[in-house]
Amino acid sequence: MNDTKKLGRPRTFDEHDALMAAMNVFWTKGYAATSMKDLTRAMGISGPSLYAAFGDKRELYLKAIDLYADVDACAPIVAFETEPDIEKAVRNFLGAVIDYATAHESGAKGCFLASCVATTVGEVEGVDARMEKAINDTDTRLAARFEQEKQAGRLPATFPSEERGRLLFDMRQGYVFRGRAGWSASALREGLEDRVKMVLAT
Amino acid sequence: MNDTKKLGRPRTFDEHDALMAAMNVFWTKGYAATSMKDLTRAMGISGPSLYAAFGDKRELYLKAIDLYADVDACAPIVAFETEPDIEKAVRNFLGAVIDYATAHESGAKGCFLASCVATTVGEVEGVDARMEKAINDTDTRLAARFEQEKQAGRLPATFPSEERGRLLFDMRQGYVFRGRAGWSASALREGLEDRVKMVLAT
DNA sequence: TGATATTTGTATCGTTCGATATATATATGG
DNA sequence: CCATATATATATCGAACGATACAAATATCA
Repeated sequence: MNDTKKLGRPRTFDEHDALMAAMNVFWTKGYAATSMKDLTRAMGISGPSLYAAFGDKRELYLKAIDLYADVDACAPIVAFETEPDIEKAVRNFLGAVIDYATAHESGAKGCFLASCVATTVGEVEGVDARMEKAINDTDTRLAARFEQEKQAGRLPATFPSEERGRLLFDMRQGYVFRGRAGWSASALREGLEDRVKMVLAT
Repeated sequence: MNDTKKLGRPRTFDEHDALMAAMNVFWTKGYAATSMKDLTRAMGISGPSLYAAFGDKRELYLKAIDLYADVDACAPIVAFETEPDIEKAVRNFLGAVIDYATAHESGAKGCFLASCVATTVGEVEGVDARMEKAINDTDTRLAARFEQEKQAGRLPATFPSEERGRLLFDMRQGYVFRGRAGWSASALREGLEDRVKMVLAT
């Protein structure tokens, strides 16, 4: 049992980088409008290499969704979970959403899930389950943080954690939609403080 | 100058109905994934008739967006504007959003703008301007109603009409996203009262 | 009734699509 | 060095794509 070396000719591309490139193309153009030629060019590999490494177009798409859920969509939640002060945590979450909705390194605007994947729900097999999981996981993690604050006595016992978690998520959807539509980060930040207070209002 | 009769062979289809059918297909499948064959079948007309009446695929799409903005997307706003009591108005707005996001007569889920058109921003010429207009018009009308309430003294002079108008819109985006993802109307209505109070909190 | 204008139905155009067959290149393991 | 395994590059497949040419059909208007 060897550990690293593999038989045969070695890959000339990095699987993770290629998948990120594919995700960016899907995000920018949408699933159906993205051609295999778009993908091979952006990923820097040939058609047969793509099929051998990732399967067909649909399987590549699903892998891109999984990658996005693990990396991009997760970042604001992590920002929310790691900041000890709950008010700052809410502010950081919304701020992180605004930042990546308007200035993603790939140049794509908004949110991959909201601006591309949502269009393929009910149309591309495997998307529905991933979409449901992404929403439920986010709702759960946001609500869990509020529950922690309640247990610690920093939020009243009557605080509706689930509702406010979903509210945070829905504010997120508003921001990424406006980001896709071309709104700037500074325009989105107007009224942010009002929203922070609102999410925590009792 | 005659008024109604036109020269030549008469149309055998209703332009409005055909456009509605086209919009439903775009909404369900997305712009790029919708083929001309899908459209001609749903609209009940032949290819040449489609091109003669609506132009090419892109022009038909833009006309469908305009129709949606005038009819579907507008309904919750009208519900908001016509109810005299502001609290009921907010409730009616969100309720109307939930209803059409989960039970549109066409069978399509969510919102045409959010689940299809957003994907084509920056990709299909003419979409960007329509998207910007749809958001701005909605924000403006929602804020205007709050301003009316302020002038009438039923909301405090410090009430942030613009922010709360945008908040209503973003709640809408959350609902239509979840609707697209398969959430039921009853599930979406949970926490609705909390949100009504929140939008009007002072 | 004939001239004109518009729509309809059929048949088909050239292009691009997603996907693959084939042969060549490059690694490991005996 | 040879056998095996995997990746690469080229060339191309049949199908579906958006769009249109053409002729027949059906209305108005002189």
